[in-house]
Order: sequence, then C-alpha cells, then structure tokens
Amino acid sequence: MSNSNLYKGSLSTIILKLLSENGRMYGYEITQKTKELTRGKLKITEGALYPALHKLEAEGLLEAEMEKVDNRLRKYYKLTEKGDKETVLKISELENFVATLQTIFQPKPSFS
Amino acid sequence: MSNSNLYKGSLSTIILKLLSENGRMYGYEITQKTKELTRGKLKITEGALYPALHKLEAEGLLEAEMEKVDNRLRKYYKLTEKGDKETVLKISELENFVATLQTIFQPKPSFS
DNA sequence: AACATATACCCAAACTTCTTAGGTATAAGA
DNA sequence: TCTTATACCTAAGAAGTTTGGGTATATGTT
Repeated sequence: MSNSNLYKGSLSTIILKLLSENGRMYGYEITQKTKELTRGKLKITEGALYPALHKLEAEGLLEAEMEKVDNRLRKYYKLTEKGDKETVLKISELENFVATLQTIFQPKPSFS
Repeated sequence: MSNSNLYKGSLSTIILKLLSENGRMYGYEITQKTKELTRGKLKITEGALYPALHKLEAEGLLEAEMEKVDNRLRKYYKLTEKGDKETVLKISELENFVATLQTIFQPKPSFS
C-alpha cells in the first residue's frame, strides 16, 4: 500500500475485519473498499493482497467461491468459524498494539 | 519485541522518539526504557535493536560515542540535525498511520 | 479501429525488517 | 560456583512486503 512501511503485519487483520463487516467480498473489492474507507491513504497492492488471501485460506480462516459476474470471474471470500474467532483475537491484538504505542508517543501527564 | 508482528517498521521511529526525549541513550538503555514505558508489553530484542541503530547511524540520523562506565563499555547515541528533522517526519507518519487504521477499525458513526 | 482505463485474477524476484540463536565480557548476588 | 543483570555484537532464516511483470474482459475515448 503506498509508501509507509508501518502497516506491515496489519494487512491480514484489515482483511479479516472487512470480511467480518461485509460478510462476503472479492479481492478487488477489498482494495477498493480500503481505499474508500481511508480516503485514499491506504492502497493495498495486489502483490500483497492475493498472497495474504491465499495464506488466510490455507490457514482455514477463509473459504473461497468463484462466481461469474458480467462475464468476469470473481473469487468471493468469507470467514469460516475459525476465521470468526481469529478475527476477534487479531482485532484486539491490533488495538492493544496501538494502545502500547500511545504509551511511547503520547505518554500521559505524570502530575509530577 | 515479544510476539505481535504488528510493530514491524515502527522500531526506528521508537528509537528516534526516545532519543529526542532523552537526548542521549545507549542501546541497552533503550530496551529497558521501552519495557518500562510499555509496562513490559514491548520488549525490543537485541537482534533487532543493534542492526537498527547501526542503520540509523549509517543514514546519518544518529551519531555514536563510546564511554566506559563502571568498567563496562557503553555506546551512547544521539540525534544529528538530520535525525532531528527525520524524527518529526517519522512520528507524524506513525500518527497518520494510526489515524488511518482508526478509519477502518473504529469508523465514525454516519448519522444515517 | 485503436488505445487507455477499469475491473479481476495471478506470480516471482528482490527487499526490508524482524526472530532466533548464537558469541564475548564484566559485575553482582545467591 | 552459578545465575542474573549489564552491555555490546553477528548471521541464518522467516515473514511480509514492493516492484514489476502476466492474462483477460468491459467500457469509454480518440
């Protein structure tokens, strides 16, 4: 996704989150939805997205289904039960991580 | 740093931030300070820290100075002028990234 | 008709950043 | 004597990207 090498490791969590909200999405749709939500700030590259989707599928967190729409093939993904549980975990890990970063970058006043 | 592969890419920004606040630190001190600030949640491994410090020094963002304290050698680092400027940039990139993540994980109510 | 752009999937080489697992050495405490 | 803390370091491998390709259909533009 565009510059910023900061998001490393957060891609799979983003994918899981989007699928948990939208139920069923295909790859290209995920890139567009992310661009839309972040107002263009996060652009998922296809070179990162597809391997990530395949890995999540291999881990049993996603299941895929091909569908032809307007004579073009789409591969729809949805969360498995295992994926549902993992999504909860990963989102909470990401939120914890952000909270931890705050302790370094926005330390609370110490009233000293 | 302990589990969580989320922080990938944020290590150098953490180092720069700590140096900008403390003026002068040595490697081991950075690991301890980080552990303290994050209450043990982020543990910088030495295998990640030292190469990162060397890279920042090679890029001209840090300068180092050896000092013997209690018969043990410490390598103190501080920001160069270039490092000062880069720190401002990197911190703002990290804050922007976190804000962008919020648009995905904590979307604002749409009043629809 | 030709061309560019959007949609839609994919792969592989190279790169960055980290983990893991070592190594050396001094000081202090059990 | 042994472990833990302090203090530096390196190298192989893993993981997750970027970059730069490839294929194909549909649509809008010149």
